[in-house]
Amino acid sequence: MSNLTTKDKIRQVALGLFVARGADAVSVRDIAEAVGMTPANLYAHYKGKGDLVAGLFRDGYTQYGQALLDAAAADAPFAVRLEAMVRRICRLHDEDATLFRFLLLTQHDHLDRVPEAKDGSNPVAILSGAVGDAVASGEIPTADPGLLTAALVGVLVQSATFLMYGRITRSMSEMADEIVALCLGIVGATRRAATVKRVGRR
Amino acid sequence: MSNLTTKDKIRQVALGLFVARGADAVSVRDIAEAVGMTPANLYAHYKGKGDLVAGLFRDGYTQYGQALLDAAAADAPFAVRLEAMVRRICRLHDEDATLFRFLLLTQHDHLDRVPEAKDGSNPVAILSGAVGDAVASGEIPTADPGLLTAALVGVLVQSATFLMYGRITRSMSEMADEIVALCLGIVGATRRAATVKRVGRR
DNA sequence: TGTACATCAGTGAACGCGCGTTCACTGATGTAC
DNA sequence: TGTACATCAGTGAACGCGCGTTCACTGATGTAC
Repeated sequence: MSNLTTKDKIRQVALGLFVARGADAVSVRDIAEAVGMTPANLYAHYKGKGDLVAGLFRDGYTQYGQALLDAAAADAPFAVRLEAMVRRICRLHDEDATLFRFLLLTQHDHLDRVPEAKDGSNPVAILSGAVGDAVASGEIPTADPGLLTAALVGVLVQSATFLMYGRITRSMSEMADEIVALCLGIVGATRRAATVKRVGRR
Repeated sequence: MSNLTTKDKIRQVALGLFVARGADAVSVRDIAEAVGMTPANLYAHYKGKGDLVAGLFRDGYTQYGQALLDAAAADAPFAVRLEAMVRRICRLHDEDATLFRFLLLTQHDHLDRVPEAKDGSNPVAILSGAVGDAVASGEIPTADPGLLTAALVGVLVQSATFLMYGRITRSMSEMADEIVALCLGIVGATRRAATVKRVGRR
């Protein structure tokens, strides 16, 4: 016996189809058939396909944003906060890889049109904020915090992408130690570069 | 006077539309209108919309693959080969940012279905090969070459993505020095991690 | 217990629309004699 | 120079199709008296 509501079942089934075939290539009829109902009945639960997709993205994105806020809340050195965030993302990924992949695959259809809650629940903005804090406090002397943030996001996102395509076989959690080390290597590289620059200027 | 063939003009206009609105959201009528011709006439130049999109992706991907092959050809230390590849990609990006973005946005629609020429002209596979060489020669002691490759690709791709969304404002070429430094920091981190592991095991 | 009514997930058929694509045709340009 | 023909980019109208969505209806379940 399942204690999922019909609405949740639709969400779950739709998410799987969207990841497997791309949201645009999945029709309302496809979703209904996979759930085991009539297309018309989907509209008793969702306003339409657009609402379903947008809701999945918004909720997933918010979930990651909240998780990062929790993980990074501590008033600790940047390296500690970063490690907590990285490990949290690895865990979240493994708990629901389909959701992560959905966010990955459809991000570009939604990032343009996320006016509200842009920072409050945007995981990238939250990581960016943590980097900004570290720069402001002098902990990290970086010329370009945006680039550093991009590099950190890139390591995480691309690891998950490689996993998705089978170029990597271990789970994100199994690789967490190494991913943390890579991220710290990145932070160290910007620190070294900044030092070289300052010395060079004398 | 333009010396572009009609076919090239279609390619160029279509590429711009695909990046601006997403390939699925651009119709054959949209492309024809933007080019200044009739939808029907597009079929005198391309077999169909699918062919146009697939051709743009294939050619772009091959171009990047070839460029990486050129850049990494030298029988040099890994750090030198890596730097050459990174700089080459930064330059290519800036020469035609629209093409890069198209490859970025549509990769997931095509990567599943690229059976032929999978390695010959696949930029990721080529970088992966260079990493593999360095590991094989003992230059880099890494437990997981795939993860290292992912991290390097991630830094490049995510930098371009941030630039695309305005989170970064300098061009890839302007950031090339720093991006190279970040990549070398990643390589160094895997080396350090491997060393720690080896020492720890004693 | 039996009857009347409300609720609500789910159905079946149909809708208009925009899509990719086809095809007979046009009209300008170049070439042969 | 004039005529006949080939070439070919481009046109205009139409096609079938699958899409998202609507709507009147059904049938099972719960509730009140």
